[in-house]
Amino acid sequence: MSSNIAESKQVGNFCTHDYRVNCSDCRLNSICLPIALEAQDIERLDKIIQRSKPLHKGEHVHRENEPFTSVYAVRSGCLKAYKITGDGKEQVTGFHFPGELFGVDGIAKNSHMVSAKALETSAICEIPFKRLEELSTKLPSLQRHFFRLMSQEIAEDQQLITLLSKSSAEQRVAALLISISSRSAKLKLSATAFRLPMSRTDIGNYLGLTVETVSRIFSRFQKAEMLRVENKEICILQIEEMQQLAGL
Amino acid sequence: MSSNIAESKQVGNFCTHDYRVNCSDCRLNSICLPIALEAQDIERLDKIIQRSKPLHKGEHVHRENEPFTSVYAVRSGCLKAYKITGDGKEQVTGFHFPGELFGVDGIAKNSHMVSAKALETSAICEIPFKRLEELSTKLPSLQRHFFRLMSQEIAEDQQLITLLSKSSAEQRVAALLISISSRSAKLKLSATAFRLPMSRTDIGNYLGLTVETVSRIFSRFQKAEMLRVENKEICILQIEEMQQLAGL
DNA sequence: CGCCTGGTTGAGAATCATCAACATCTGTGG
DNA sequence: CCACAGATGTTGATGATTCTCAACCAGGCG
Repeated sequence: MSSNIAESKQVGNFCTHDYRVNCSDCRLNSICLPIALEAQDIERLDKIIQRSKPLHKGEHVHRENEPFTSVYAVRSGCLKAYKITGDGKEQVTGFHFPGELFGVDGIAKNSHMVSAKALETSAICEIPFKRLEELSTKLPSLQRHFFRLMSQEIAEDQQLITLLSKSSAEQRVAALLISISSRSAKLKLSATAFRLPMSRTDIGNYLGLTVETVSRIFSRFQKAEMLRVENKEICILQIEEMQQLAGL
Repeated sequence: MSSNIAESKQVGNFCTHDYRVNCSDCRLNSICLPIALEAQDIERLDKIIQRSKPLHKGEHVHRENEPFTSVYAVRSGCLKAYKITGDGKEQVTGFHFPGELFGVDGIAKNSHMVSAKALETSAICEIPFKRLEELSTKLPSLQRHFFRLMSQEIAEDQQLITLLSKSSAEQRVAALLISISSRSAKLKLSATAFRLPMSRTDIGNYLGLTVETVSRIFSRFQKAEMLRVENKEICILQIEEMQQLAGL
């Protein structure tokens, strides 16, 4: 049992689940919504944000088809977004890590297109959309940043589309690992050692693969000495090769 | 040779390519950006929109990595969005029909993530983003509508993700046909008879399939009497079955 | 007319899914 | 603290779908 795996921090546990911290003090404010806001404007944003007790694993922030009222930011933990397809199967559409915004898919139809569920104990900031809209008309830099965040989600989705459309199973798994690695790095955590908060089933579902294939590919990577896998603990041993495989 | 195919109108040729028509007079104004704006506000929007001569087949509106300055609306014709992947292959990320907005992917990084190219002669409205942003702070309903449009693009991308992740080749092709059918209907054209403006290669690329597979599936649908294919002219003979196959 | 691009069809190969058995991990209650 | 049950993950054998390679056909344009 390698200690550098056992001791690796979780991406999701970057900061405490304390829900009373406000935006100004939040360690995530440089990568979250307040980015590009002046101190006084952060306070105005802070005033409309609602925080509540951390969610337990399995609890929902919102469900598919529920009326849309707010967008959300992850303070700690990890969530998965998913929807139920016409034939009753689950489709995982994304994972949300600390500092990331989610729920914006609901704006178009005023109801959520996906459900969002905590994969582990998670703290969430809720931002009532009406008030965010109002504030956006007053703070152009907030409007601009919000446009940016939505545009970024579009760009990421298109990245995933390319992945699903063109890549082999190995490339897909590599791409997910690299994605989580870079999000871990963005949180000032290790880019090579982290914990996967989601199940193999969720990974396979997200990547359009079966659990078995995901498992086999983890084994293959391990045999190739590119990866060290210990249940949910991951250590990327050859990050350049992994990035290459993921397609830069 | 069925005449109802030969006579079917093109989705892309809904309105003329005349580029002097302004928003108030545009036949698309009820489905395009001006939706939800008052007459006087439409004029303000109209003033910032730039129109130019129609693009010929193969010409670009913008290219990947070019600086982002504007978003665009399709007035007539059809475009494809695509990017070049790390290993030099093309990935088609979407098709744009009249009344649809595109180019919003560029907001996040201030440069376009994809190229947009005319698949046939197309007329485009260019909307300088800076001025759209300014106007949005003054017209809350425009801001809201623009949020909606971006959110809608996210929802559509996630639809495609599900398609690529879960569906068989037949289901994918059916889903694309149904998507084009409903866009055709939205333009007050036939939901069952239309022309495909894109090549089989583009279809395959978009759906994550090879040209050969797409071709075989068209043949299979034709043998099953669900479809009538005559080069690019399409007639959906059993639309309910096709919708079912596409996953509602 | 003939070239060239784009589309169709066929045969064989490869990747990934399916089915099945087994291993391990988690958490719950005794 | 242990034991057990259900969930989760791994591995192997087999098979289906889709890709690849290749030949051929049709249509558009010089």
